[in-house]
Amino acid sequence: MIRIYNTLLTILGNQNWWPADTPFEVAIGALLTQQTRWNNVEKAILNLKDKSLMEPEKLANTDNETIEELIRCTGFYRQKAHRLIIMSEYFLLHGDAIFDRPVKELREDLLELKGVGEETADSIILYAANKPKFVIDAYTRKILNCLGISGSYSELQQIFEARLDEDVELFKEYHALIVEYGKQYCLKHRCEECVLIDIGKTLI
DNA sequence: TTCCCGAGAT
DNA sequence: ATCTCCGGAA
Repeated sequence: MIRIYNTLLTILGNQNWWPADTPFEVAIGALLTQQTRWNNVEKAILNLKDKSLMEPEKLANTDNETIEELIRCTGFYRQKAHRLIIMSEYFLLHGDAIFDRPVKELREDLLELKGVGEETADSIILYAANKPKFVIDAYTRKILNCLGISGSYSELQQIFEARLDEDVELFKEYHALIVEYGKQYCLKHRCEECVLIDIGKTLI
C-alpha cells in the first residue's frame, strides 16, 4: 500500500489537505463539500468568514435563511444550512474537548449528527481531530475495484489501516492523492495510462 | 449534458 | 437499489 502512495506522490506531488484555519472550519467544509466541488465550498467558506460566522457560537445562533444565502453556491443549501447549525451546536456543547475523546466515541457522536455519514465523519476525525482514520471515498472504491478488491466501507478502510503505519500526515496525504488521481485519471478514463494496476497486483 | 472531497429516506 | 436534495462549471 505504501508503494501506491509513493507512486501517487511522485506523479502528483504534495496535496497539502485540508486548507482551513480551525478544526471547526474543517467540519463545516466537510459538510459543504458533499457532492460539491471544493471550488464552490471555498466561496461559501469565505462568505461565512466575511460575516464572521465561522465560529460555533455565531453559526449556531444564525437563522437558516441567512446561512442558506451564504452557502447557496454549494448546492443542497437548504439541508446543508440546517446541518451546519447542528454541527455548530455539537461543537458548542462539547467545547474544545471534542477531539480529546477516544476516536471510537467521537466517530459514534459524529455519525449521530444529521448529514454525517462514514466518509464525512472520518474526514473530520482525520483532518480536524488529527487522528489516524483512513477516509474511503468513491475514488478509493473505484481504484480498489480496478485492483480486484470490493467490500463495505469498513472492510476497505481496514485494508489501508492494516497495511500502513498509523501516521496522520500519511493518511491525510494519501487520501488527498487518491482523490486527485481519481479526478485526473479515473474520471477522464485514462485507464491505459494507469500506473496502479501493476503495483496493486503485487501487494494484495 | 455530466459530475462534484454524500447522506438520508423510502 | 433508487430517489431527493441543488448550484455551478466544464
